[in-house]
Amino acid sequence: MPELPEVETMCRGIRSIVGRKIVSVAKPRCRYRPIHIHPSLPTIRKRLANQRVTQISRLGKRVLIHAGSQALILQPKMTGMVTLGQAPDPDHIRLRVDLAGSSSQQVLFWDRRGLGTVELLRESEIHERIVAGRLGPDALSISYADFAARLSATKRAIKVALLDQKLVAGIGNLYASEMLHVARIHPATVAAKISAPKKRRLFECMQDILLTAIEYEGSTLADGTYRNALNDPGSYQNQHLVYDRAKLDCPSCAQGKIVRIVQAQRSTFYCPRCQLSR
DNA sequence: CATATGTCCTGAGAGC
DNA sequence: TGCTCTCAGGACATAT
Repeated sequence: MPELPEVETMCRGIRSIVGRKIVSVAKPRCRYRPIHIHPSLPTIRKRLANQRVTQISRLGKRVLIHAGSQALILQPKMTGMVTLGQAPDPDHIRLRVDLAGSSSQQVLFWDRRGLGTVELLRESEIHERIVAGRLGPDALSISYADFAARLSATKRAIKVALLDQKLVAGIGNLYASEMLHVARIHPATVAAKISAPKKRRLFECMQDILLTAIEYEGSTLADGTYRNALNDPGSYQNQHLVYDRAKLDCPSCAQGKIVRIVQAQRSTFYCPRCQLSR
């Protein structure tokens, strides 16, 4: 499940296309239900043809390919990934961006489950259509004061709050469990009731874990879905302390067993011994 | 307004 | 072995 570290890795992996000219955009025919693409592919093709890629950026868990005062916005959601011509299989390639040049290259949007989306927006539309009312500050650039204030303003369980992209953008189910474990906060703690020192600890763990996960090029889970731009797996999964480790010994205290609970229909993993209820 | 729930999708793995 | 069923969860639409 691509979260901030995985999406950041995708961005870094395709950043070498900056300066290249887009020749065409195509949707390979496949037997699966088409993913959501807006506007229509012919329109996207028309608007991007012969435009030069000026920048690659990340907005929360989206990859943005900027070209000609527009951005092609790829949202991987559950099983999507953005690569340089590589894919686990040819069957789930949902979009192909062909680039000009001596070493012609392609950016592929591969998505097994097809929950991902593709959108082409003018730069002036991005804020209104993507950010406003939906995306909070990025988890890697939010200030501690803002982070603390936002946690204080919600009565939800901290684990559920961390998944809310308008509270802070970029955290998903996996890293939420990991950062709460390292910060030694019980996932069911009401966000507003977390003490200031613990909030500070969580803030630091959030940055630390996300940055470290980026260094490891993200987490590739058992289904092997997420890969970097060259189709190689990440390696942060080897650093997971609690995620998907139910019933195993806690690596932090070596005494408790990791427990799986469900919060807001999502799995949460934690160590009851390390992460005491308040 | 804040928060909760249903929905989309495919394939891995469980269970029989 | 082969079938059916459940589950995984990001983010939006809709409901409370």
